[in-house]
Amino acid sequence: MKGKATSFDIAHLAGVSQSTVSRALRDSPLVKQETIDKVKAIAHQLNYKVDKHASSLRSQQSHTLALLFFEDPTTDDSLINPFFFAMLASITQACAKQGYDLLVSFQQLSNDWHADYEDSHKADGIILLGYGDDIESQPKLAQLKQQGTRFIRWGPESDTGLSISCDNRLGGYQATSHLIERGHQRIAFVGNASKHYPEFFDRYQGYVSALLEHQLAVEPALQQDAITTEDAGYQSTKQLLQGDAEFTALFAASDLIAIGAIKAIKEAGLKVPGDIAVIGFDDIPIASYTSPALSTIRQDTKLAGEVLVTTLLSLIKEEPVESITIATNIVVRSST
Amino acid sequence: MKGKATSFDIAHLAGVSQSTVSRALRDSPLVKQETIDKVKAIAHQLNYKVDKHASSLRSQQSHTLALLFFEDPTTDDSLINPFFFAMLASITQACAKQGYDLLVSFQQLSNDWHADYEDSHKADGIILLGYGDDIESQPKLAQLKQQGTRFIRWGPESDTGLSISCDNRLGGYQATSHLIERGHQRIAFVGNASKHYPEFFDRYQGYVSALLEHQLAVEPALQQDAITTEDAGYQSTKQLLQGDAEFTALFAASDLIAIGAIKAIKEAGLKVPGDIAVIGFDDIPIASYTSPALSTIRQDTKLAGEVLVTTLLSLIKEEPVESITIATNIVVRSST
DNA sequence: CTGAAAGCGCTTACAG
DNA sequence: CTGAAAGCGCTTACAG
Repeated sequence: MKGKATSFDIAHLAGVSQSTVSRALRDSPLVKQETIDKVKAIAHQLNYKVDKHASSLRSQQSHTLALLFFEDPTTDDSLINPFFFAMLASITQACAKQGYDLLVSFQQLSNDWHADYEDSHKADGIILLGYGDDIESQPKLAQLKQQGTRFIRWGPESDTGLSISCDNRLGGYQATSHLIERGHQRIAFVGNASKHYPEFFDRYQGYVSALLEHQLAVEPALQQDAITTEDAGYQSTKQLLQGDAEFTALFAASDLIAIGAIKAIKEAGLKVPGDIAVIGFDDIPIASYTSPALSTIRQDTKLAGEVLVTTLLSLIKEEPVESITIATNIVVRSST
Repeated sequence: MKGKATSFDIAHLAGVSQSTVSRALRDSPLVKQETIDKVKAIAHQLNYKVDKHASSLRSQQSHTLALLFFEDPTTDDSLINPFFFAMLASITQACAKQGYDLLVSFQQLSNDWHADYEDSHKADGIILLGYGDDIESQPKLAQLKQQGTRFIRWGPESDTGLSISCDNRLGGYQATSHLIERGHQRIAFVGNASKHYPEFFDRYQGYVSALLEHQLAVEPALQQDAITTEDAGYQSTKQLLQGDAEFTALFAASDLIAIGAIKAIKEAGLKVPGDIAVIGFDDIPIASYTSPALSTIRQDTKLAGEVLVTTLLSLIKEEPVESITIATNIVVRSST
């Protein structure tokens, strides 16, 4: 036998038809157990594997999922938010568990970033991951949906399509409540708080609700926009520090922002948490190594990856599905 | 037009045969430029994409590469060395640049971890990434090679197959020389120094050569085994600290080990770098956030990913290829 | 420069 | 329970 074995080779050796081999390999109830056993034994012996391209072409489904990262084109493309690596690992594992392959792309959203995938039948569905301007990506999502692509997004629920998200509002509430419990009354919020960045906006909402619950005023001067980079956190905090509004604690909308904030605070000759307590969001690996170690809100990436994959699979099978929100937990370390 | 457009739809609209469409789409010199333009215009208009499964099945090549992580089964599977994420990002980008897709798998090496890939025609070649016991993985690699699978490995050159690696020996030499220049004479090495972990062993060789070059003795008591985890670094350093051999500097075979080492040193009531200077290897993102910020040896992951992909592609095209070694650079921060 | 035809290796009605 | 046959959507000799 030269080259890869085919189902015909097995059929020949097993003394059955190729159709029967195909059925036996997939445990069809139509085939006698005895035949199944015989076929499988020979297949194993020949180190035979079903040719995915042939079966995908014929059955019109590929048993692979695509993972697309979309980020603001402005961010340095060599720097991916570490948070997404945790998601990637968990998504990969969840795919493997379901017998699906995972195609990964970090490409930034080009004009037909979507087209390259499902359209070309490479994947049965798409998982979308990324922090980016939500308002800008909506039209693309709408287009995806309109052309019948199965996809699921990590992020807050929106009009377009299915999404899985952590409970950002709860997280924001937990972070802020923790700060209030520590005796802080003037708490700054660093991160975009607009519909452009709904995840941050939800975290901000949680911040506001915790403040109000404790009869504390929400001061616009204590909120400063920042996208999720260390540098943005650094710049924004510097501005906050130079402003008139005083504060003894700072809630950063992401760990990366928090790290930049701590840098700015230290540069101003202040101590964390002595002068200003800082809490982040995400619990990226770096968080436990910063000095001081960063208190933060943990998102359950392990669960998130699983839910993302299983829900997308349900969508593909046309089972009923719904957007899901996953609870967050606070991780208290030394920065608060 | 319902469903996805096929090359026949285009042929019909363009008034040419389907064969011509297929050729035109791939810029065949056999086709008149005018025809090419017309065909492409219609294809674009229909949002047509070549069906990858059909073309792969026919041409017997998939234009996708597979990335396999193999790690010691003993390590916690949720924790992947951050260093590999940088590699992953760069490999993904390099693949995209070459027009190849990337299939990712974190699965641990099962009995037929290899078979699932190339055998099933899903990928044209495999990139192997991971720290694991080298002696144990050799037989599997040999099997891969024997069955004609195209693959490339990140790691020191070995008998089995092609590999790309950073110059571990040079890195070890740079790290140790740096410590010596800082006035240290008694330098510990934490990391496995055996053929089981050839990357570490090479770093150790570099350490030895720097020592010898400066007429310093190589003391076995100053070397302590550790695999590449924070915990291993912590435990090994603790043992070293409790031993009789004194040292004022420590070269950790990886950043993760270095972080564990710093923890152990601090716990012993000693200062870094005051009492013991520490240098790591890898330059993972965390390295610049530890306290003190970690001096380390940087591996050029950007270049590594590109070389890995382009060399594998050359191998697939049966062009002449050879294993390549990439130079390392020292990054001096506050821990030395 | 273009077209008609074969065939990649499967899955799945259809017929028995 | 099994087999003969069609066909998924391409690429590529072969013929002109």
